[in-house]
Amino acid sequence: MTNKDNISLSVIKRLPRYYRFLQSLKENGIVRISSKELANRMGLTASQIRHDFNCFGGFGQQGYGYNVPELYDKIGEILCVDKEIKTILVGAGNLGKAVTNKIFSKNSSFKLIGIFDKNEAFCGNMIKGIPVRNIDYIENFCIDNHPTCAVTCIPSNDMRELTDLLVKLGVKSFWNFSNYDIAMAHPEVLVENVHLTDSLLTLGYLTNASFDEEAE
Amino acid sequence: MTNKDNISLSVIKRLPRYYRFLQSLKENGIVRISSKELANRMGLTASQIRHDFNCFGGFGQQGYGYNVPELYDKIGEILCVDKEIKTILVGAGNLGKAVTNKIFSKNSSFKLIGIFDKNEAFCGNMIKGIPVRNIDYIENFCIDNHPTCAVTCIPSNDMRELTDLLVKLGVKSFWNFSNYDIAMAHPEVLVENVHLTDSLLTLGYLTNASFDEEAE
DNA sequence: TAGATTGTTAATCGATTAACAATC
DNA sequence: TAGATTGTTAATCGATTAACAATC
Repeated sequence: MTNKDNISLSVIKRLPRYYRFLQSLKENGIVRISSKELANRMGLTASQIRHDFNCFGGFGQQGYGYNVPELYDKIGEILCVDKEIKTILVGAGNLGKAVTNKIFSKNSSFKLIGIFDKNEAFCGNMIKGIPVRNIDYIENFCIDNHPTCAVTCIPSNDMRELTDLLVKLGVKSFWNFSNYDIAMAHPEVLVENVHLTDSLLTLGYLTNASFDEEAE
Repeated sequence: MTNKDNISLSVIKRLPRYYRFLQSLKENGIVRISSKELANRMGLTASQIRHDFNCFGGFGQQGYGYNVPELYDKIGEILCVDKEIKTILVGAGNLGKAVTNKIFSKNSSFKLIGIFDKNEAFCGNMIKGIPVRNIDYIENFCIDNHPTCAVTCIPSNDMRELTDLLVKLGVKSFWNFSNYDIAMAHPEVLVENVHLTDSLLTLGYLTNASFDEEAE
């Protein structure tokens, strides 16, 4: 019996990686795997894997291990990969275009229904069969089409106005590539941040820290 | 007295956000801030902020708070924003181009010295004044120029061969946008991952989980 | 049955929060 | 001096790991 309430955020953050890993095992025709073997391959402990998998219902078989396709399907179900989430993209620059490919990739539950940009030069361009519209049309588009999710690939300066509008229009979740803190401004919506600036700063720290170690 | 060994990874992960936040305070002419005030603005606890800042040496003043420009500089120093890390980019598609902008942004300690792609159609193009070279030249380029860091924006399938080569050639850290697990293959190098696939899967879960809550 | 491996509880570890003495 | 706020220790909380009985 699956009980989502039992699944802590730290477990959820590991699910996508489990999912991808099981997918590749499945593609390679591997049907059975033990927590020990999976732990070796993924760089985790067997204990943690059993603990994690147990969150969403006993699934293994003592003395045998886990059935790969079954487990793969189960995690896919938890991740809701077969749902369809109506999604709009704001910002049709390089980042927006790159992100579009991800939205269209296999196992994405996101369905892109509109693309917007404030730069008139981009408007009319087609990306993956979807026209780039002027940002001025976004309000009416949302009223007509009710997107659930918005992907924001625009500068932080424009984010406040945009998110205030989109939240008012019923957008429930954001895949946010800007540094603007949507969750602080709108605690009622869901936000998954991709903070490239922070990621790069962290890497800078780590890279330099490794030099310091060498120097010692 | 700063002692990097004392700083745990969870604190380090918060440093970039502190850094950006202090930067905006500084730009707005704010000179002084208390842990309580900063906690309110950032959505953290005052206790955590004092604990964090104390990791790298007492810096506040009792009864006063923290000096913003001083603290900003201090964190910048820890993040080594003024060092120069010779960096190459592999993959000149939309993602590669988007990422280039980040590498060139203010406060980046990364200096881009070369761009490579296996797609001959891209080769010769200039991105931010740097020519895209054919991937075949990467080995000689590294032998001549000794990059410290590589940014990988290519499909996972090509990653194994590439990283084996780059590690052999002395690359010490990776900003990895593929799903390939560099750290498993090369535990001796530093890796900062940006796993867009996983981020999107997590968002799918969260978005759907919020529907389930509403339905209850 | 014997061997293997899970499910699950208890022990450990680490991170966050609370509290308050120190002190500006 | 009195008020404010840090620095720092102790308490709490949560996540990971270890252990082993259950059982395939």
